[in-house]
Amino acid sequence: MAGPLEQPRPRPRPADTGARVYEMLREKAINYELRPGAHVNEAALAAELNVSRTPVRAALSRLVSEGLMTFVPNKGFFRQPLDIETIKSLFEVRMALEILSVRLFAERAHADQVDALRAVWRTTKPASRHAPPDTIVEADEAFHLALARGTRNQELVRLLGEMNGRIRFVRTVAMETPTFRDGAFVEHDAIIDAIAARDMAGAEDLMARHIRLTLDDVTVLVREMVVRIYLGEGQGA
Amino acid sequence: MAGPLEQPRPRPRPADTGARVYEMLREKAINYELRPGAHVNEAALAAELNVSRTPVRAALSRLVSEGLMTFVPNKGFFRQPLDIETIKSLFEVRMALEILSVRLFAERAHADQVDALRAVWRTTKPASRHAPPDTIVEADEAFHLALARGTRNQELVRLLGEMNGRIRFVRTVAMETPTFRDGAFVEHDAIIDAIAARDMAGAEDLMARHIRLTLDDVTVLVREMVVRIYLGEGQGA
DNA sequence: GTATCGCAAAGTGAATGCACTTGTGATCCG
DNA sequence: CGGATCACAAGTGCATTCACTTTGCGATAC
Repeated sequence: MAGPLEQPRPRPRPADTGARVYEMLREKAINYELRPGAHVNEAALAAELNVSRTPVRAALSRLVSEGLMTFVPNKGFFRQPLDIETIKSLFEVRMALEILSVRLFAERAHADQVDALRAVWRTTKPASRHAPPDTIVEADEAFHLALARGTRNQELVRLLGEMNGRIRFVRTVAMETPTFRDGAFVEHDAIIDAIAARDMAGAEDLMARHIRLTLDDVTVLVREMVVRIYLGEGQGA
Repeated sequence: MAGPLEQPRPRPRPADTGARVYEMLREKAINYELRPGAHVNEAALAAELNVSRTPVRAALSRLVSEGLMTFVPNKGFFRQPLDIETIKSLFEVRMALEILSVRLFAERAHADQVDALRAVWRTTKPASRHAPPDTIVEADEAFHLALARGTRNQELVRLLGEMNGRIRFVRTVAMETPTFRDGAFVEHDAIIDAIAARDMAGAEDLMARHIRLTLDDVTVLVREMVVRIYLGEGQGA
């Protein structure tokens, strides 16, 4: 008989759906699992994540505000296209903010906070210079965020956090080449030393060079990114 | 017969609901019609705007990403509290970005673009120094945004645009006092002149002073804001 | 053979419905 | 009389539903 064999099923208590969906989509966007310029199908994503379109739309909206996605009325959401000028713009803005970051940190942090910063870098930096790029980027981001947190300027932390997501791929590609990798290892220490010496101008200058290094190579790096994105993730060419 | 006197009513074609709701809520947030720290009732807002909760939630989410609202799971949305440290943080970040803005503009803009900038300021600036503060703030924002657009750095435009919303009230209050009002009239011209002369350092310095003027008085200005917000908008005390 | 119209499928936009969570006040017990 | 417990109301969280828009394709007319 066609009785209610399937009970109404009280729903297995997702508990957090919204946040989880956001995290997953953010990951997909950051590592370009959603390809630049590509239209995202809300229903398909919802099915894949086993939720309805509602939280998916909410998450995508947030990602639009963070610059990871774009939105066109009656068309839907698209992964933000990969554009060299945009990446350059991001690095220019980031450079200004990171310079502000070192200056405020050097002005405001107590000696023990400088030690704490040094500790962050010492403990998160990979043991070997041959560690996988992901690990190095993670440590790199952690250092810059710790610095920002030390300024006690929440907006700075927030904006730099957002930018990290948008340029993570660039940094990852950069960290594959020895120049950048070795540079990061040395430069962070130099910046910390300048801060400890309360050498504001020196610290700012070091930070500017540190970031300009990547900015100057954005064109090359983005080209390499395109290859990675469209040739599959882990494959060596 | 109890015929369908009330037809299903095919719904009068709102056409744009989403964008409209977002604009209205942004206004309400910016001018503190939604009071700092206050919880917003989604259903009540939806009823007031004659829409369902869905677009209201979407708009509120966007405003969270822009820093105008906060969100607490299972509690809902709140207007971002009015906090002096936060406003100071915003001004610090904004100063760094505006300085970047003048430098890039001075580096990149052609002579006719400098003329265009001067034209923007000349045409939007109020005829009288006794114009209502709203008008002056509008012209002020237009000048700074025109400057940012001239850098051809879209991220800069985007971030400064967001910040304008979050600090508009501070500027409005500031523009009530002659010091700030007269300052803005003079300083913009000075900045344009420095840019025209390709005097990067001078332009940056002028911009820094221009913004520091407000930053230095944030504490007083925010106290005055609180009075305005809780004492009703247009009422003179 | 080509252009245009129209229809149907796909997909977005918003409304509604319902479950769950949180806060609050009344009741009951100590 | 004070404090813990429970029941109810208010409000959020997400799923579902339906309307509308866009788009691709095929038929028809020229």
